[in-house]
Amino acid sequence: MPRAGLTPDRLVQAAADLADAQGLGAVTAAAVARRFDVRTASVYSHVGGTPDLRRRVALLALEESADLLGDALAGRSGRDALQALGDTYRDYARSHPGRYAALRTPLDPETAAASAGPRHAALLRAVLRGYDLEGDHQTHAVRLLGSVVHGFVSLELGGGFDHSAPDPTESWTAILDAVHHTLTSWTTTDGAHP
Amino acid sequence: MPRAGLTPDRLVQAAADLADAQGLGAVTAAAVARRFDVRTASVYSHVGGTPDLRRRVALLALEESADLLGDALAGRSGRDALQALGDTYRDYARSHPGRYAALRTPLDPETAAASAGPRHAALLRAVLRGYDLEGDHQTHAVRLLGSVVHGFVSLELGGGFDHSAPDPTESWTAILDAVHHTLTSWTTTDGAHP
DNA sequence: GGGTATGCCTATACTCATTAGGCAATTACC
DNA sequence: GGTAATTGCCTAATGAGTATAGGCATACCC
Repeated sequence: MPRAGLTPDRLVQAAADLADAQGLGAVTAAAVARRFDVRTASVYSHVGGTPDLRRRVALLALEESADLLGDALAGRSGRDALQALGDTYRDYARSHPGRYAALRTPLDPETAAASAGPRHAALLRAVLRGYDLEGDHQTHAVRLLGSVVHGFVSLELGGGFDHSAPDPTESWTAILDAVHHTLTSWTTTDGAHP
Repeated sequence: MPRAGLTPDRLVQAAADLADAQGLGAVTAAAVARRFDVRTASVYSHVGGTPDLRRRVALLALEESADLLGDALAGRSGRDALQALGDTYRDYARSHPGRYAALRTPLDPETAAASAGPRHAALLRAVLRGYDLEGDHQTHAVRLLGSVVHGFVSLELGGGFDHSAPDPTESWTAILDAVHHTLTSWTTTDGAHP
């Protein structure tokens, strides 16, 4: 019997594909083993088990999406950068739902610090650099932007916008417009809107 | 041996508490059986099994939170109602993380229609009635509000705002201010912000 | 071509999910 | 209050997943 050629990378790749196809919950040592037509125990020679597999999918997704984000944001600023950021996350979620879900996997502090997570944060802040925000407003803005993007994408992915008109993309544009407007006028109105 | 006095309601209650304490993933037929010091098989006389248990926790959480929302919104409008809506979801998530997570459980159409889900939607729309939104803007606003609230709460719950100042509550207030401002000026600026 | 490292296997021991069927505690009825 | 019917929780049994230990053979290196 020829060898299957398992490696951690190939296993994680397969796990990520499985997550996209069947959900993150379907990522198990047993399921990945089946994909390679191999006994479950064999998987344990290369990765630590089911939780480790999911953790690795999360790290892969963080890297992949940070790369996409970096490309998308290169040379853009303002409303343009905002749209690129949002669309990148949204498109990633729609084409890779399992990977996107994996982005919310809790990681221990050292792993998180060594991951592409900080790159996401930095890119988010870079988009906001195009707006003139001072002090705490910058943090509020990061959190607003993160909330809107993650909230919309995750509700859309969960089917929350099905069965209602108009097309979610229309709302998406309108919402990004609104966020852009907020970011533009935030400093001037100084947080206290009448 | 005296009987344990299992009922679907008591099982679901225990499952919900377990979800809050250990996460939705810890809700299993076996774990709930342990809570009542009963064999796993006994649980199956009252509920359908693990997926059914989680589905029921979702329905319980929808009812509970819709009740809280209804109470909180009674007699309020505008910025005030907005704050009440957001705080109710946020407080519910923080005091009942497992139940909050269960809110995102996918339900089949009939179950969803018979659940308190539509009540949530109606209450959201009621809050927006205080703002003067026309046509599609109303739907965009529902989606914006849902995205911001769910996004913020879920990022905060996932620890996304740990290890960074200032206090999330400050950002929360600033964000609700921003949303209020957006909703107030949306119709007048008609979606096309310069 | 022989020696060695290592890859995937079998074997084993858990836990959980789920169904079938049995005994006993409760309830209902007379 | 005694008996019958019900229903609640049990034991038993099967199958899947997780995980570890140790064995045999394949692939690689000289």
